[in-house]
Amino acid sequence: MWRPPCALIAQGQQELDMTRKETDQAPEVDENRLIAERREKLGKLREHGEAFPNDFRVTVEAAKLLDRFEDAERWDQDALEGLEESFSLAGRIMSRRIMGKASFVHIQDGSGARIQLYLRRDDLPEGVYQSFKQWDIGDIVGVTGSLMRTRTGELSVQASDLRLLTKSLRPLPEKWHGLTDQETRYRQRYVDLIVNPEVRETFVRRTLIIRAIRRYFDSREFLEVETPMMHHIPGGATARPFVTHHNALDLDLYLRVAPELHLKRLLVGGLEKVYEINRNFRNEGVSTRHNPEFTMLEYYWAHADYNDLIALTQDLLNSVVSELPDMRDGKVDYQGETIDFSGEYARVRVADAVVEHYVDIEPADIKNADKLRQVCRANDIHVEDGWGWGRLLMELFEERIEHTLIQPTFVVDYPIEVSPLSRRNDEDPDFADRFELIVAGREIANGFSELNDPEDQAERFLAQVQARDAGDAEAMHFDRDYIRALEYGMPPAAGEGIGIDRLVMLLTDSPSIRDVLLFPYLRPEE
RNA sequence: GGGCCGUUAGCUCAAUGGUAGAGCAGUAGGCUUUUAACCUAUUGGUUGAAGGUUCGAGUCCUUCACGGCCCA
Repeated sequence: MWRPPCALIAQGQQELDMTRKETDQAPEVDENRLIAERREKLGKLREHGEAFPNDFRVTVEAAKLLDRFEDAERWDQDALEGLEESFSLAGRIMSRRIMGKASFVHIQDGSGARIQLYLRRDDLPEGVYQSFKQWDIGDIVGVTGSLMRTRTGELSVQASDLRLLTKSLRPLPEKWHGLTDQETRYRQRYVDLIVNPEVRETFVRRTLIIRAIRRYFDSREFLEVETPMMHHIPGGATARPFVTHHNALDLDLYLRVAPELHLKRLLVGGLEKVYEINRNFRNEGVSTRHNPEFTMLEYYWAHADYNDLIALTQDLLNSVVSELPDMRDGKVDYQGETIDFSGEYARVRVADAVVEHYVDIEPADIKNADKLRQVCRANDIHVEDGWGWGRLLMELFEERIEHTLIQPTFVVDYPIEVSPLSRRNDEDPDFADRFELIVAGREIANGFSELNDPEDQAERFLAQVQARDAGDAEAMHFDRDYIRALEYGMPPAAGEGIGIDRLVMLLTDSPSIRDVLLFPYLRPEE
C-alpha cells in the first residue's frame, strides 16, 4: 500500500517556505481544532488502507431518482418495496440525524439535488455503522440500497452498503444560515457552490445562455473561430490594455481589449460569417459592472449593414430568452423591474434623444461644440478641452439619458468622433452607421457597419494616435497590418459585440457581475 | 480615486469603556422512521493588522489590509 512520504513532504514544504518572499512571512498554520480532529480521522483511514478510494461506481443521480419517484401515491412504501431495484449514489453528507442504531443523513450529489439516506446498523455489513458514526458532515460517501418512503413521505435510500469515498478536512458552514459572507463566497466559490443552491442555478443558466447563442449562430452558418489573446498592437476598442512580456522573444505583448481587428482580417480572407465568444481584458477599475477579464461575443457578417444587425440582435435575444427555462413570454425581472425581451425593441437616434432631454439644445446645435460644452458645464458634466461635438454629444447622452432606458432600446447613429472603426453614414458623414442596445440602463451590445475604406481607416487611426499623444491612454494605436489587410479589400460588412456577462446578469437577476463569474477578480487575501 | 458601512469561535450572530457570549457545527454518552431530530455533559477566541488614548479597549482615536454599497 502507498503511504504518504511525510518526511519528504515536510522537506519540500521547508524548501517552498525558503523560496517565499519576505512578505509571505511564516507559513500560515491554518489549522484549527476542528481540522486537526478530522485530520486525525484521516490518519486512521490511511492506516486501514481506505483513505481515497476511486473504485465506487454510481448508477443514478439523486435528481433522477427524485424525479422518477416523485409521485408519492403511485410510489408508496409498498410499491417501492416491490421494486426490488438497487441503486448506487455518491454524494456529500450535508446533514445527519444519528439515533443509536439507525441514522438519517442527507447527501447532495453531482445533480445538485439532496436525497435522504436511511442507515440501519443491522442492514449494513458488520462494522460499517460504527465507522459511519465517526464520519463528518462534508465527507463524500458512496451508498448502495433500495428505495423507501419515510413516515412523512420523503423518498429515501435504505442503505445496504455505505463507503467513505473522500474525507473532508474542513467543516462546512452552518446548516441553517449557510454561507452569507460575500467575500468568502467569492473567494471560496467551491464552498458557495456546495451550500448555496441558487449559485449553481445561476451558473447552469449562464451555460444555457451561451449554448443557446452558439446554437443560434451555428444554425445560421456563422463559423466559430478563435483569434489571438496576445497582441503586439492592442486594438478594436478604446480601452487601456494589460501588458505582459514574452521572455524568449524579449517582447512586450498586450492582452487583447477586443478581437475585432482580427475577426475583420478574416472577412478579408473570405470567412464572411464568423463569431467568437471569448475573453477580453481591460485595465480599468473593478466594480459591480466591471471585471478585468470578461466575456464578449463578437460576430462579423459580410454583405450586411447595421440595420441587419439590429434585426438579428432582436431575433437572437427573442430566441435565447424564449429557450430558457421559467421564461414567461420573454419577460424577465431584473432588480425589481420587468424587462420585456419579446417583440420589437424601441429605437432612438442619439441626437434626437439629446434634443428631447435638454431644453437648451435645438436640432441645429448638435454639431456646435461650444454650445454642447456650455450645456455640459451647466449640467455638471465633466468635459475635457480636446473634445469635439461628437464626444460632447455622447457625454450628454450617457450622463443623463442612458440609465433611464430600462426596456431594450436600440440607440442609433453615433458621431464618427467616437466611432473610429465604423462606416460613415451616406447622408451625413459626420455620423456612423452604428448602434448600441441599452437594457436596464446599461450597454449590452454595440454594433455597426464596418469601415472598409483603408484610406479613411488610416486617417482615423492617425486621429487616435494624436489623441494618445495628447494623453488619452484609452485611444487606439496605429495598426499597419490591419490597414494592409483592408487594402486587399474587405467586403462590405457589419459587426457587433455583445457583453455576455452583462446579458447573463440581466437574465439571472444578478446585481453584480461578480455573481455571474465563477471566480471574479479579488485582491489577494494577504 | 472619494464617501459611507463592515471585519468577534469553523459558520451565523450578541456583548453602556469594566471577567468576550449564544445557536449551529465539534467532542463524550443515550436513543432503530428522523428531517433546523431529541436528551445529558462539554471543548473551542492573538475580537482583520499595527500604533495610540485610558487605571482598564471588541467598544474611543490614527494608519493600514480586505470586503460591501454609493459616487466619479
